[in-house]
Amino acid sequence: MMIINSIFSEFLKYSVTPLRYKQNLAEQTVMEEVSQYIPSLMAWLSKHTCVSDSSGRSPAAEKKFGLKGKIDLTVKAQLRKTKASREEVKVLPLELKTGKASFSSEHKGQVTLYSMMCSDRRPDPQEGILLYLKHGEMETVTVKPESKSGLVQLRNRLARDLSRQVTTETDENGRKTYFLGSLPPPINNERACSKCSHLQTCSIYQRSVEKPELPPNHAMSKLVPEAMGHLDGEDLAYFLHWILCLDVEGKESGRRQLSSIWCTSGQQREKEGDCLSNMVITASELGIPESQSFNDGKGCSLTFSRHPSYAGAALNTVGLTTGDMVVLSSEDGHLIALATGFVRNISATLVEIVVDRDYLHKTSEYKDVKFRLDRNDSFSTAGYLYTSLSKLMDPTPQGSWLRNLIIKRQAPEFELKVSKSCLYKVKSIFKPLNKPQRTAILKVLMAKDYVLIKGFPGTGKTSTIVALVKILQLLGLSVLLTSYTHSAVDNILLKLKKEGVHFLRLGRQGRIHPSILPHCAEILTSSPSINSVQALRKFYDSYSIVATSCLGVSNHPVFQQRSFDVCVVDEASQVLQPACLGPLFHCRKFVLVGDPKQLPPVVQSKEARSLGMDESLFVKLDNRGATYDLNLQYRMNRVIMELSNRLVYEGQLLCGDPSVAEQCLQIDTSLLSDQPKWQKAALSPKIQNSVVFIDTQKIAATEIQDGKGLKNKMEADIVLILLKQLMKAKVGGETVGVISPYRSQVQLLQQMVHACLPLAGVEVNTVDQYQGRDKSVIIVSFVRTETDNVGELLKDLRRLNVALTRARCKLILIGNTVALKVYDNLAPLLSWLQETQNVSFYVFVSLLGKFDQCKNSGGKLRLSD
DNA sequence: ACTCTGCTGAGAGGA
Repeated sequence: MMIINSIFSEFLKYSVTPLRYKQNLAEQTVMEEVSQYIPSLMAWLSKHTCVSDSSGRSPAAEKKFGLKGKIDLTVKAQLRKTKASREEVKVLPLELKTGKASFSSEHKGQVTLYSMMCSDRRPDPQEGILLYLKHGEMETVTVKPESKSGLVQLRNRLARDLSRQVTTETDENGRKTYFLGSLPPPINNERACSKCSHLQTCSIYQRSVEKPELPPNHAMSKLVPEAMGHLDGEDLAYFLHWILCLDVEGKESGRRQLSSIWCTSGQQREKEGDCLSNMVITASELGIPESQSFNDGKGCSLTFSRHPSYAGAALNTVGLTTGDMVVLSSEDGHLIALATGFVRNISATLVEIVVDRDYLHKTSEYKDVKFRLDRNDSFSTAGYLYTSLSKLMDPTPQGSWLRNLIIKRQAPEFELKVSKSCLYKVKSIFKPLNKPQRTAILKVLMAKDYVLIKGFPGTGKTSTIVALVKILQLLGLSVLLTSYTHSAVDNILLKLKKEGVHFLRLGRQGRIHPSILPHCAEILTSSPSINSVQALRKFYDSYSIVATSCLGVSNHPVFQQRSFDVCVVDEASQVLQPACLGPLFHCRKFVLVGDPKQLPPVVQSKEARSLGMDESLFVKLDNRGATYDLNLQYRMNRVIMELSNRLVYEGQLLCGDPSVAEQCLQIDTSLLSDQPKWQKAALSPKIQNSVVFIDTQKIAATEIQDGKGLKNKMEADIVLILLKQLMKAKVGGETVGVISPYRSQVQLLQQMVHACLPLAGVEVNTVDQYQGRDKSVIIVSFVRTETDNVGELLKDLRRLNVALTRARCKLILIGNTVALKVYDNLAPLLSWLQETQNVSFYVFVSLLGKFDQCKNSGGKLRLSD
């Protein structure tokens, strides 16, 4: 059965309903196409096989030659070379082809590679079988040593060329300039190249980077100008700029490769937090729903524990967490990349992963095998980003519309007014909105191209999007709702759900909020009533609102078939420009929502940042007459708001409501007896004391390098004293947040809070994680005390802005003013706080001389006045 | 000089 199943799964690639939908195939065509292969297949089976269930296991990757691929089928074959020679039995790779028998060198080469892969786990078969199912032709491909070395050499050459994509030149001042590297000269084959899907990109690259010297009459001399005739110099410059950014980021951030699995031991990789070593399988289970997005089978999960002989760290402290992608291999290096999957559950002693291969369910074969689970980061979104850039260059109306708006920065157009009947329809949704929110929505209705909605902190971005989506739906317009993160998408959807709006959510189930799962496409389409292309199309078309992540747009079949009236991108100022393009290919106008004064897209390498890679599409399109500010905020009281108005918003931020402006910390100070003065000041409920800075410059609160991170124990102690006081004075723990720019400090604080105030509900997190959220009370621990070796992190005004705009009533800042003055952004803030301390809200608390007292009390911190 | 979310992929064929 295994053999037959494997063979039929080959056909399944064509018969899976979503795929047919994606390729817009009629049901019958597919069935006819599939059924024509069945007779020759059955004939072949009866002639050559006695059906027995061999394991059917085929390697996914190979160690000796560094190959990776999936073999259709391995068969145990009895071979009789000549009449004289004895029968030989060996396991061979079998490659199925549904087309006409060509026995082309490509096909033979593929079998050669598979045979090489087999040789890593079994005796080298040195041959393989090609089976063409159209007429049932079969041929044994004999693998010659020279074709092996030929293929490996070819691969190595290509790998070398691709690894030199970026070249650098360093000038006398040590400044680096990056250049795109060139590839080997193009082949001269008009027939192949004219139909190649990469012709356009290849042409741009040849024209702008490689500039090969071609002989006269070379196919490319004609094809290149044809392929890029619709592009001008500006288009090319944009394209090349972003390709360079992506290349530099890839090079400098040092992407981890799969090869590290066979170059580094499991225990070594575990130290780096990227691997669980010495694992054994303890259980397996079939029928795992989460596997659906990548598995045609029933979905298999495997549970591992440590091998009894190995006393490693608790599994959930190593660094792998739920949802991480992993590769499964054996410790001895015999089974490389046996399967890939993701972590479903992880505890101190057990880890459960969902794998892409159902046959691993039969775990008896592996009972003596020690496994390792490596984080699978080798895959990156880069491929998708390159594709989006190339799509932007396409000679399509959509491509040229987007190029005009984005690259040429053509002014977006608007209708002059919104019709009366339209206004009447949306009246009730408009009612609870404030003026800037209404203006922004009206502009979206009038826009022909795009609108940017700049949502300052606490100004009701989500409510505005919710209202906008409802209005668009009411007007009969379809909406593609996206954001960079799944959590931001679900944030909006949770509100829409509450209002009874009908929508469809696409994306991996593991990433989707539990209460949104019932709206998830995979779950809804699994209903037995959706069993044909028509039913599936009807299902997808019945939703006017479709929501997913920006990158989730890339591969879903819906987007090959559908276009939307309006696309909304939330968090748009945090989305990499090429990633933001994805959803825009599928809409007639778009709305970007964000705030460029808050955090920019994550770019790992400083080099790529210096090229401008962190410029979001939001920033690129800002100031083109289509930006509308939401400036009425409902979060911070006037004192806290004033701080970020000084720092970044230049007075534009206004309180949306007088009660917001005057809100103060609700604290029962009568419960706090003989408090030192600095604590009294820090926790004062008076509005003029809403922002407090606790300066640690006079006490020994020094930053500590902790592996890759930074932490500051003394600052953490001060945070904890304040938290305890707050809890004592009946301030709800869930209304209090602690923020630090540094992960290590966050971890330290989390441990301490967990130990001392386990049930209080105080949330400790990084600045980055707190974006988009707020708490009544926020305590910020700045950590840094050194004045040299200043870090990148605090240099970013946007990160500081986020830290300062999370608090509603009380913002307590803890840091060393001498060290923090080194930062250009912080210096004016600090001096302003110091200057105005008498007139407004800066409370300067000196802890001079208190450190000795701490030491005397046996290491226990006891800060008194 | 430390901040972090995305994405399964490999191969299906047609001259």
